[in-house]
Amino acid sequence: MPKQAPVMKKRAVRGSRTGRPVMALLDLLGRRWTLRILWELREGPLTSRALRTACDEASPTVMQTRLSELREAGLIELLPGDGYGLTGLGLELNETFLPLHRFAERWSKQI
Amino acid sequence: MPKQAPVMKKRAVRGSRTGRPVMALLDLLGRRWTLRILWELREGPLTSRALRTACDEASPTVMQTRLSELREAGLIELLPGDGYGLTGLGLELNETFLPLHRFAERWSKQI
DNA sequence: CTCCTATGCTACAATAAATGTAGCAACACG
DNA sequence: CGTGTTGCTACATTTATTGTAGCATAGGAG
Repeated sequence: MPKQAPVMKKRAVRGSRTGRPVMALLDLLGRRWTLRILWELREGPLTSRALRTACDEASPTVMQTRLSELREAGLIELLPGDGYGLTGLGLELNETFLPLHRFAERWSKQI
Repeated sequence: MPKQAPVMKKRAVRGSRTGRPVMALLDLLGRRWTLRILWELREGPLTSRALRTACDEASPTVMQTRLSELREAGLIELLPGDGYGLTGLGLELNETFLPLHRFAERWSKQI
């Protein structure tokens, strides 16, 4: 059997103290609505309420939590007058997901 | 309470009333451990227990749930003798995330 | 055969996270 | 002034996840 049991630490407490950035990133992106928020901002800034609407009326509690986390992560920023928008870093990350739309179409046809 | 579209594939599209494939995909990937599981399988199959170990000892309950969802989504498959591995489709999706590691390194340096 | 180990998987109570509803303060218009 | 929108919060209810234990099956040794 393939074994590669990397000796890994503790609790899956939000943040992954493994020291490996990619794990922290996967953890961040794996929280509910995070990917969706970044996706919805791909074409420009949205106000927090427009974002909630775009995200199937997600509860303001978790939406606000995610926005704070994403801001702290430097992926989005609050632009007075325009709502939330991607930072340069966030834009860069979002480019990674651009092929996702095309993939999703293919994927939905195969399942 | 009702936050469900009229009649839809409940599991694959939770959180998306739209039925747009990319939303279903973002929703699937946004569940805890999903991204991580795909990531950990990037270099080859792992048994369910090796996967749990690799994923910070995630609880078997949710791990098993995610594995079922990912199997149903056609992204991973159970290879008797080798554990879980990516399907062609899963491999394809994973390629999308390949630049993620490099990005995570840059990202961690900017925050 | 029995014993040992590992696999995929499940039960279930405890805990953490998300939802839904309501509302606040600040700011901009009329 | 009143009306509307913004970002954001409180809080009780509901849902998701965790942690621990365990089951059934399969493959080797011994």
